Amino acid sequence: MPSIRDVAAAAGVSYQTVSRVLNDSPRVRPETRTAVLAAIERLGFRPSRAARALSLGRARGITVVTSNTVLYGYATTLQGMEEAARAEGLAMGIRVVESAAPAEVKQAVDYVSDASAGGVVVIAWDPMGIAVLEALPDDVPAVAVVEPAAPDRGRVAIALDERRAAADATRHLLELGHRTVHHVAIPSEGGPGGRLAGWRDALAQGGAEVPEVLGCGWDIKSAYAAGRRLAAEPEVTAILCGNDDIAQGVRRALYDAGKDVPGDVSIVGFDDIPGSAYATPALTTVRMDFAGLGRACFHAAVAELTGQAQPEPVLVPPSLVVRESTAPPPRP
Amino acid sequence: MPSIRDVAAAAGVSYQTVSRVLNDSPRVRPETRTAVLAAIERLGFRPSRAARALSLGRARGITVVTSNTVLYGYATTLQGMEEAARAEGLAMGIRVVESAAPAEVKQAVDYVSDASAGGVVVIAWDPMGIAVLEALPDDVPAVAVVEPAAPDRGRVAIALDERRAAADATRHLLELGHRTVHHVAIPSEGGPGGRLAGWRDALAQGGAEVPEVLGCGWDIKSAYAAGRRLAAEPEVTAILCGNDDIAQGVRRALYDAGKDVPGDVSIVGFDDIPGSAYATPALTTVRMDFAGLGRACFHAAVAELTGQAQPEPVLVPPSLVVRESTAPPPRP
DNA sequence: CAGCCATTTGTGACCGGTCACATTCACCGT
DNA sequence: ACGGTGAATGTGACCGGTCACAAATGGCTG
Repeated sequence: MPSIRDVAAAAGVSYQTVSRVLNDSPRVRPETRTAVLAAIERLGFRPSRAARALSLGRARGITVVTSNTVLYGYATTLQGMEEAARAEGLAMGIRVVESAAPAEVKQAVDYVSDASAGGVVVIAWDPMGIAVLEALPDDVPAVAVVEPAAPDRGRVAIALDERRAAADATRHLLELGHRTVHHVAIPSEGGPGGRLAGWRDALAQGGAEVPEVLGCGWDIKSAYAAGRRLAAEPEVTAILCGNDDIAQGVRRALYDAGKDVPGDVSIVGFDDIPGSAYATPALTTVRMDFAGLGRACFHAAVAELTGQAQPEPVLVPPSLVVRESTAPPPRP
Repeated sequence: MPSIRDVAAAAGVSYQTVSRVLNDSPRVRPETRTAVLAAIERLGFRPSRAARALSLGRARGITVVTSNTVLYGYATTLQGMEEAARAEGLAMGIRVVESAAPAEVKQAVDYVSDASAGGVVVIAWDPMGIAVLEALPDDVPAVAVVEPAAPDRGRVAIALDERRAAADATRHLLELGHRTVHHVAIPSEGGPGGRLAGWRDALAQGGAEVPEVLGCGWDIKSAYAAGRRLAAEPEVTAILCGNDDIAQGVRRALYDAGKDVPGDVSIVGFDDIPGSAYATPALTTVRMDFAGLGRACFHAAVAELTGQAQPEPVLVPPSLVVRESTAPPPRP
């Protein structure tokens, strides 16, 4: 592997001049630049990311801290970040935190505190991410993906407008004539700007009663269990589900209990995962722009890393997609 | 950030002794080691990954080259690798290659050729991965996830036994009494050890006719189109689908054409994604151990990186999961 | 033509680890 | 008492970039 010294020798200049060309400094004569670029090309030189990180004190590129990489929302956000990073030729690393246990959080924090981690993006939709965010030293250049209106700790925060998404979906159901809308919630809905809040907003606005929330995990199995419970209550005619996978579990539970969707019960999901359009019935859902969120995160992280941090929080809007799983309630 | 020199001063030893403790060399007196560890603890010292990578010539940790991070098989393989990497305290990076265009392949190859990429895992299920694998210089420590029996170019290769998986699924359908099994194939089935081959094996073994294969893309929309075509042919009673998402699209197409699953047509998927158990009808599928595959990849990559490469190819076995989407063919 | 300034280029040190080799010291056998 | 041996530790150089500063070059003014 040739180094800048080799390139310098080949081009008949000093290594510092090569460095200047690499960082396209204006203080280089055009002919010199051309000569250096030719030498770079000829030798197949590529600058070493490790050396740069060591010298600069921080790597370019970003590392994402997340509790999950497979669930649609997380995976798609990651994808958005990766695309944006790749477009700028930067590296993306991933560090998963599976629990909020202090030891594991500390490990993750130590990990991203290292210079070679570069800019850090913490996905703080859940207790693991939030714990990492709180434990992160101030000198680590980081931005956070959070629930909107989550308490801001001086970090740049980026969020999907989940409150509006939930409100839109709930309003859609009320407008179809349902007396109220039940809700099966996933673990990450807590905050004041979250889905739960949006759901309550719309119910209050529509003058509807606010039923008890059914919490469930990320797994479809617990969604199925929640669905069985709701299926047993005859007055339930509309269910807002925490995401599309949850909706699938609930739908199956209703089916197994002999209830038709949307004839007896309407359901709405969140996220618009690829399969939802092809489910039977095709799922009405709120599409969230996770990829756009990821891109925004990347750019915010790079800004933070290079010191041009503009601490303007970003809010990415959702859009309701109406399909077959919602209809007016059955006539009694 | 304290360096080993600071630790050395605090412990009253030389920096080299600190380095020895960090790499647990046996050439250190126990008391000295204790003193150094105490100083490390006291100062909150963490070794710099960048400095290590620069000095060593290669980073520890791995970088994965893949064409996709969201599709279930890819995402779960990545997850398996990340878990294994985290268990050893190592970093994992991701580099996506979206097309097999020479320029993009070259960029990716350059990227992972850098010392800070560490060990490299190439997911070579598709043309993008294969192109990267072929362009990768020999001095890059890499392993490949491939289709079984893909031409081996001296790299350690790890694979799922897709041929067996496809054969198991096809045999299951034949044993139910279907005259033959149609096949909707995803883009990555080509090789001699792939799904296509397994499907042909089982048909040949069962003395069944080999129908024309319908190719489709990764998107459910094209699966739906393929499903509509098959729905129009009355003699089709059993369909092997390239993966579970494809199966969902095919199922919807059959439904829209007025065909019942499994009453009129049986379908089988691949992968056993989480939703398949809760689809209606619950999908019969072949579960693939992607996470196990990912773990195996990581360990092979580390072995390659540290020079203890054992070039034994690994073959991860599948398992058939029978649910509701398969049944005997309708009586004429 | 000296003097000054701006532009372009070069030199030395440094980032934080590791390697190869030198040194110190205690203990052994003869 | 003395050289030999092995274990424990220390020293200098190096990996490949970047920074701060020095020096050479050239054009202009007075």
